[in-house]
Amino acid sequence: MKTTKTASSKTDSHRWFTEELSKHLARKNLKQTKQRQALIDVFIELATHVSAEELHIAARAAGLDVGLATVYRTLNLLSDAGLVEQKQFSEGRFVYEIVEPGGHHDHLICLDCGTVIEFANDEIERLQEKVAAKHQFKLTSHRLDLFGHCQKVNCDRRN
Amino acid sequence: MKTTKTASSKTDSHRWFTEELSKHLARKNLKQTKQRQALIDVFIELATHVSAEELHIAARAAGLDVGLATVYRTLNLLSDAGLVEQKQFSEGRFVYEIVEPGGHHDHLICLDCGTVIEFANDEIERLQEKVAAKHQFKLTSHRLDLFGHCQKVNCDRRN
DNA sequence: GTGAATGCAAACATTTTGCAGGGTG
DNA sequence: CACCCTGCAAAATGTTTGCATTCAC
Repeated sequence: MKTTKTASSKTDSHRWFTEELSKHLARKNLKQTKQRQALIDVFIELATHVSAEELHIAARAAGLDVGLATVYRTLNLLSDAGLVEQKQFSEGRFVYEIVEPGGHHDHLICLDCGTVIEFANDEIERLQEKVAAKHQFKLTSHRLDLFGHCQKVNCDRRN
Repeated sequence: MKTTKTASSKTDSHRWFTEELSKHLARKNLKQTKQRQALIDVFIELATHVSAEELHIAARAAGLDVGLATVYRTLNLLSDAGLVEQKQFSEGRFVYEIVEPGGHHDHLICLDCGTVIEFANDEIERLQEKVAAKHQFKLTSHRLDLFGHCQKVNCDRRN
């Protein structure tokens, strides 16, 4: 019975996240519900790139009785609030990722075992701006995913 | 009535594409059919990023009686053959793009009017390799999409 | 108490698949 | 003439929506 998700063990970023959400809800006259709070707790504990279904399963495993529709609605809410980002690494389904206060990063994805490594590279970002400028674009965001094969000994070459 | 799609007006790249496909079909013991050939002709004439449904509509407009399932099957075939690439610019549907003999390129996408500009930047590619190497990855491919706003006078800020 | 949130099931959109008939090599 | 390809409709997948009920403020 996971008991770590309730109160005292909240990290700073967990607390920050919860506060940001509260602000957003207040701003939009939306309501703080048990499901929303709990889903976020579970999400933050998973602490990775999570699909709606995975979050649903994890939530139910944690004893929360929540429907898949609510998971989607909550993820969309968090997306609107700018607290999570919708990504797509493999075809046909989205994964969601918590937006950390500080920074943006890109992804390095192993095609064999599915491992996702996050990285940031200022030099690449600078070059992107240069490209955009050359075409008279004002950049708002970008997506850079590198696909390849990791060299981990336990990388499973199936999947 | 589009009459340009039939014979003499084939470009070099059109011809190259058709030949590559023939090779692939022969290699795999697959068959050359009217639909496949015609779909490719239509695809190449569109000459842009095309969704399965758009290609289907264009094909029917060109007088070809083809089912949507065949369009998908053909696009997947071309994908396997390495002649087209499946991309995803907006959520929920794929677009397909012809792979030109020479080169890879990335995309600059206007969020207002949907314009897609292709670009290539060796320096960025080199940095990507460097990032991958640092994490002991062997890179096979990547995806770089820059999103922003173009400054065209006729860019429609709706959509 | 009013309006928003939930759970369920039905609706949706896109892509895939099973099957019987037709065409290619 | 074997086997691939096609068209159609049904299935599969992932996400959204309508509705009656429940719950937060």
